[in-house]
Amino acid sequence: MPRCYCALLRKATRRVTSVYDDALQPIGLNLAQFSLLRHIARDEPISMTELGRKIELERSTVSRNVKVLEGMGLAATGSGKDQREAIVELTENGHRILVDGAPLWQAAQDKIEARLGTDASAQLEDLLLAL
Amino acid sequence: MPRCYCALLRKATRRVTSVYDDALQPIGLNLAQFSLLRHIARDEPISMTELGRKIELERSTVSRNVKVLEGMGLAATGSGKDQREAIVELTENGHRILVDGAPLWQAAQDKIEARLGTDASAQLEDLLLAL
DNA sequence: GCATGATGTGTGTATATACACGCAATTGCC
DNA sequence: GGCAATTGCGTGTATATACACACATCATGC
Repeated sequence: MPRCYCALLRKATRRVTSVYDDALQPIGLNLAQFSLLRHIARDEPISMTELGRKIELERSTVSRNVKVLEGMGLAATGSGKDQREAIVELTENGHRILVDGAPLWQAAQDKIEARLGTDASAQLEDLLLAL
Repeated sequence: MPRCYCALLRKATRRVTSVYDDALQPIGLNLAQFSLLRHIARDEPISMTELGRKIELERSTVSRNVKVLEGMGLAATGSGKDQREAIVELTENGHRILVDGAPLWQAAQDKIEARLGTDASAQLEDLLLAL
């Protein structure tokens, strides 16, 4: 029986996520939260739907994850001209924690790259983007 | 800013998981459940801790996921000689659904392999195992 | 035999994720 | 202008996942 790509991916994701989560512990965020924060920063202010489209996450998932950041005081939500839209942007603390977290994230990134080697890391990136 | 390996992995995992989940829909299981069922089948009867060790999942996560399978009538739990251990094995229906699901799983597997090509698929497998 | 430390479990809590529903606002068509 | 279809959202529900705790059982040293 050949290996299941999906099971392999899921296991690798668990492992790698824990490396990043550990690295980000000093700022009290996990990788998913840090990543979401970065995406918001890149396009703020942005609506939930648009954010979900960019990061390929279910809209309701985005809403809930944003709510966690909001509870931490890192993001703030409101509504735009279109009263249906819920838009989110970062607070000052949100921006600051991105700066503080950058070197922590980089350390995790380096750790993974060291684990695979430079060439293999680039290969992995290509393959994941092709999926 | 280089790409985050972890975010890439997580996104790819979401995408791929949904391919397998869709494929397995006829048997009413998702990939995580199907995969867990297969692992149990390979080593049954097996304790939660041992199962978690093999698939690199938190023990308590294994317990809860097994409970779902148990609720579906696909697995049964009990305790071994060591009264602390909770052991699990498949029911008849559990074994049957593995057979029914095999071609569905294979179809998803083929779809992913087609998406990447044979060589890249093998590469991906190697890289994921190296993580 | 018994106290102690080690081991195995389940539960509580929190986040990540998806899907189905129902509600509110906007847009389009006459 | 008004009604229907579209769009955007939050909530309910369910699973996957991890970590911290508390409890039960086993193994060991004496």
